[in-house]
Amino acid sequence: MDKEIIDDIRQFNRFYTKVLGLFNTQILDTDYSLTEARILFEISERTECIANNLVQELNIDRSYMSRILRKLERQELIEKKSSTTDNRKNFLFLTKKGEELLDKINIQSDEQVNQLFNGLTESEINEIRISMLKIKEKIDKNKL
Amino acid sequence: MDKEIIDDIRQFNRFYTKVLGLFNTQILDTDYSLTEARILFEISERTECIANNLVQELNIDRSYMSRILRKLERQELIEKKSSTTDNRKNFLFLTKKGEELLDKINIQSDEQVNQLFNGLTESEINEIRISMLKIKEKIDKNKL
DNA sequence: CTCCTTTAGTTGACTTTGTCCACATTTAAT
DNA sequence: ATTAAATGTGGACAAAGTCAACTAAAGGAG
Repeated sequence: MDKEIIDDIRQFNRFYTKVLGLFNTQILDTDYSLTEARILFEISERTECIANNLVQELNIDRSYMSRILRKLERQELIEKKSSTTDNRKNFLFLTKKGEELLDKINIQSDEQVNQLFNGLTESEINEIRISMLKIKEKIDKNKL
Repeated sequence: MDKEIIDDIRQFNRFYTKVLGLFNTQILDTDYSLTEARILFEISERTECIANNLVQELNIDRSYMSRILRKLERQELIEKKSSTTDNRKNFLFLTKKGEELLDKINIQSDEQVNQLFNGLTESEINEIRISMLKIKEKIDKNKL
């Protein structure tokens, strides 16, 4: 693989680290961390979500996840319901309050994306989108 | 801006967070954090690099940066030389040892990129590269 | 020059985040 | 039946990051 291409890719990685960093610092406006937001999001997206799914998807230590979930439970953002078929598992659900918070975070996240791209034309935005889909498709196909 | 496009972009952001996360956990193989690696990298790329440049580029708190740099200095990876024209500034340089470490990290990082893309054809890799350049170009043009 | 502001960096005290290891349970596998 | 693997918890700790107060130098504006 060509050195020049590797450099371009690494440059993109540095660049996109910064972009994501900007998004993440703004999430803190809600008193919740990006990780907590991601967890709420994943729980809402999945059916029969268990802690271990989140551990794998988000690459977080099991014990740490356990504590985060306990915190979210104490804050009444999520509920645990133990599986009837496997007593090791707790299925995770958003409470009403959790859903409301996630809605708020989603609106804010959409707004962030809007702001990053405002100033670009429809067609430029679409070029970016196509490029993102392309990158994801190729890497997904290959790994992960 | 279309809801569907925003969702695609946010999906890419989640996806690429994971990709970057994979890279970053592997950096830890060298006993140095990603942040430390980035700092060495930036110092090597810049002429007359000062702490504040790094604070801005990497979005790190001034006090924290001060401590990181002191640590790198104690480990003899960098040196500070105070500016002759402005006594507030310390120019940062890699020591021989710092350069050697950065070389090692660069080799390892190149290898990581290689591994992520191995299995894809030349032309697929180039499509990814083109897509990355496109994204960076458009966002750079617009912001940052 | 003097007063005020800005820039650069440091220090102390602190919180948040993340890691490691041992452990208890429950299920799956041989 | 015994062993191994999966799920989750808790303690103890280390790393990462934050906040406010501070020093010191430089850059003005009058």
